[in-house]
Amino acid sequence: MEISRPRGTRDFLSDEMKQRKYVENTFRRVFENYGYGEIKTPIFEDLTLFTMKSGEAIKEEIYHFKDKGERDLALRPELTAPVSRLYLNELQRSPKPIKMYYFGSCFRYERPQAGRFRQFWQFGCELIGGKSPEAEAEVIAMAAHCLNEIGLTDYEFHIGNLGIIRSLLNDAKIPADEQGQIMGLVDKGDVEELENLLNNMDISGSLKEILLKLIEIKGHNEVIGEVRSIIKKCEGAFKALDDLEDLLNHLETFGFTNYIVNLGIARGLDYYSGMVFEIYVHGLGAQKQISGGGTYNLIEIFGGEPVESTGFAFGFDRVMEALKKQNAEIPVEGHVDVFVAPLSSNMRKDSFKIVQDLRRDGISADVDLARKKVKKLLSYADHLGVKYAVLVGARDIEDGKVTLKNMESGNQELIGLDNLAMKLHDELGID
RNA sequence: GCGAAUAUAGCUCAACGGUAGAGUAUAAGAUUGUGGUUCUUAGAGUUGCAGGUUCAAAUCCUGCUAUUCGCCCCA
Repeated sequence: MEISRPRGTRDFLSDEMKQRKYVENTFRRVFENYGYGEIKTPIFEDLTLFTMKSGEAIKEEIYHFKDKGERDLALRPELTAPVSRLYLNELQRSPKPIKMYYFGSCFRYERPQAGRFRQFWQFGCELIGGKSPEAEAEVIAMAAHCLNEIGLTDYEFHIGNLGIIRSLLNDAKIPADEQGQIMGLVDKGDVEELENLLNNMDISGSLKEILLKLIEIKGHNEVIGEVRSIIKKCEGAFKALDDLEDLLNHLETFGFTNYIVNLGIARGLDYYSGMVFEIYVHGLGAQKQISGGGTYNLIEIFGGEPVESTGFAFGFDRVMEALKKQNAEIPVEGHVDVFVAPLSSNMRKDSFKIVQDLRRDGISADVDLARKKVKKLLSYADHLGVKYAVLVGARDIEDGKVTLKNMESGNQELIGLDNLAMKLHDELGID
């Protein structure tokens, strides 16, 4: 019986892994250039970690199980909660701000479709204890920097601030559960349903009007003035708007201005407190969001002292999809640079010695292991995409020489074994 | 969790009720130690799985599984 992959999972072959590695390494470089240090947390955690954050209902879409010690555990569905736990366990007394980044797979029991899998990868970061518009600006600039570095250009970067609408609702003494319903529809962008909902609630006509106007607003920093004129004497909302304006001004300084202010971003989750952002790439179907994040106060939920944090994550698989959609050039190198080919069967042992010498000299090299004929060997070397073939023949080896063949030009020369490694170092540009 | 489409060789697809084929990839060969082109040959499929209708099923029907597209949710 043939055993197949579990639903919603994927196998990655080496060509695809090369592309993923390239993007992964690029992101790593950028994050580290911004002063972030990599952390790793367990693949599974106490189930409570996630239910505390997202409510009991989250169990529906989590892989969770009891271990042999009757502990309730869960495969992590995201990484913000584990990182917050790590902070509480290890880093509460460290100097702030703390900059951490992570890359790892997460698991959700959901129905798979394009861009949505049961095992997927997130690349993200948390900046803990540095709440300020400039901290937020730096995080946003870094996210954009990452996309820039991998050559992804066709995206929309939406920035909002939950404080504005939340303050308005709080001032009007709207109960928490009703606020949740409202924010849910705001996030969905379902204006019609939202209007229905507001009509059924005990909400003044003017507030209703303000809300409906606010969520429609999209644009660059010029919309700040527009928003200010709409909000009527709500101190909290003005404060949040000032923060947003401050953030946008800082973004200019950090060199990123390709954003869209969008107050319709709600990000569903309650713990987001201020700035929120989402990045979309069109043409990816329903799963067009490649990244999301914002400023939150999650640590308090887990019982720590209040610390404002800002974080975001890239949906790594969706970033890869977006790159493919955009036909972005992903630099991919061949497996090896050199192939060592014995020209007759009694030259095999010499070939093995030669290939090992090359490898010890730091040259990536492969050798015939399938006892193929010379023609097939060169054909195979061609398939590997090597730059050079070393042809080991009995006549040459007597003089301590081999033939070095440039696979691209077809030129070949006789070269002493003593000089082979040095010559290849020069030709391949290896230090 | 709900609705819809699809499932044939490693890959891309054909056959549309009457013996499963092509392209491509793979392997071997075209006389001694030379590739990317060409030619010859070969292997490769219980047609996703399990039932049903029929003299006869890849083809029609049902269920299951998987993938894809929406809804939902998110990354």
